[in-house]
Amino acid sequence: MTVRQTEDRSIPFLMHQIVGHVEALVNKWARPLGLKIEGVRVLFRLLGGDRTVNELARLTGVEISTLSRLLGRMTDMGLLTRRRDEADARSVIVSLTDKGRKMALEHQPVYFKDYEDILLSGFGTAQANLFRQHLINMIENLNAADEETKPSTEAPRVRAAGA
Amino acid sequence: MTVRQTEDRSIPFLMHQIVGHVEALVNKWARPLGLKIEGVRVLFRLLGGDRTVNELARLTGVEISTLSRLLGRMTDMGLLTRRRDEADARSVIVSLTDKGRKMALEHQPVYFKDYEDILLSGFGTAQANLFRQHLINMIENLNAADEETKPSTEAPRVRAAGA
DNA sequence: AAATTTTATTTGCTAATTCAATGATTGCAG
DNA sequence: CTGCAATCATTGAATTAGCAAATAAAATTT
Repeated sequence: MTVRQTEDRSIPFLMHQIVGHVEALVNKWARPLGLKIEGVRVLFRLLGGDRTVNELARLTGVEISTLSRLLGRMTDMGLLTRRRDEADARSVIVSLTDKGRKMALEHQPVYFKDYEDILLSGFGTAQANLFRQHLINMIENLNAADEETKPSTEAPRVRAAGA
Repeated sequence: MTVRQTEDRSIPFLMHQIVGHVEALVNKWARPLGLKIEGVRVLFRLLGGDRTVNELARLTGVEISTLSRLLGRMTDMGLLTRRRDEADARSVIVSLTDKGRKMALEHQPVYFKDYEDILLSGFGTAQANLFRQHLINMIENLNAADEETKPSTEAPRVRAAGA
C-alpha cells in the first residue's frame, strides 16, 4: 500500500496524495452515516449557521449542480431543510434539522481534530502553525494567479452579437 | 471567486482547496490535449518507464477500475499500448507510443514546474524544501495510521520494493 | 416602467466513477 | 498433482459529476 515508491516529489502531487488519502479515510468513516466527504463538509459547515446553496458551494468546494442534488438527498435523509429566502426569493436557505445537528455535533471532534492530528503527528506547535500559514499563502498565490489570467476587470462587456 | 471567506482553517481542508484549485488549472490546461489530470499523470508517469496497471494505479492515485477504462481511452487516442506480461500473464504492461511520448516530452516542463512555482511564489528555497519535507512526513504519518487500523497480518507484506 | 442583464438554483444530458462480481493466472499447502 | 486462496485486470450496474440550458427573481439600463 505504502504510497512511497514514487519519484514524483512535486508539491502538487504530494498534496494530491495526502488529500486523497485523508478523503479516503473520511469516506470510510462516514459510510455508516450514509455520507461521503462532500456531505460531511456540508453537514459541519451548517453547524456554523444557515447558508444559501451558493454560499455552501463556495465554502465547501462542491460544484453547485452537484451540491444541489446532494442537498436533495440529504433532505430526503432528514438531515436538512431547504426554504426560499424571503428577502431574496432567488436564494434558497439550507438549515440543519435536529437530526442533522445531532449527527454533526456527535461526530464533530472526530472530523475537526482526528484527521489533522494524524497529519501533524511529530510536528511541534510552531511547525504546525508555520505549515498552516504556508498553506494560506499558497491559496493567496493561486488567487493571484487567477487574477492574472483574467485581467478583464474593467471591460468585460460582451455585446450580444450573435445567438 | 476567491476562496477566502472561510472559517475552516483545518489543514485537511486547506489542502483540499489548494489541490482542487491546482487540478482545475491542470484540467483547463490539458483540455486541448483531450486529457484530464488523471490522464496527464499517467502520461508523465510512463515517461519513467513501462508499468503494469496495478503499479500505475498506485503511482498515480487513480482508482484501478477507473484507470482500466482510462487506459482504454488513451489507447484509442493512440497515446499508449497494452500487452500481457510474459513473465506473469495476470499483469498487463502499459507503454507509451511514440505519439504519447512526444506529447509528454513536449509538455513536461509545464507540468512539472509551472504549477509548483505558482504555489511557491514568495517562498525561499529553504522554506520550500522544508515544506516539501513536511508533506513527505505527512504521507508517512498516514501510512503509519493505516498500519494501526489493520493489524490483521503480522508479517509486513512488503513486496516488490524496487520494481 | 419596459427591456436587458445579472444572480441563484435546478434540471437534462452525457460521460465518468464507483463497488462488486467475474475471468484468468499464479502461488502454495498438503 | 490437486484444490484453494491470492492477485491482476476488466466489466456490469448503479451512482455521481459536470457542463450547458432552463427557470425565476432581482438589479440595472434605457
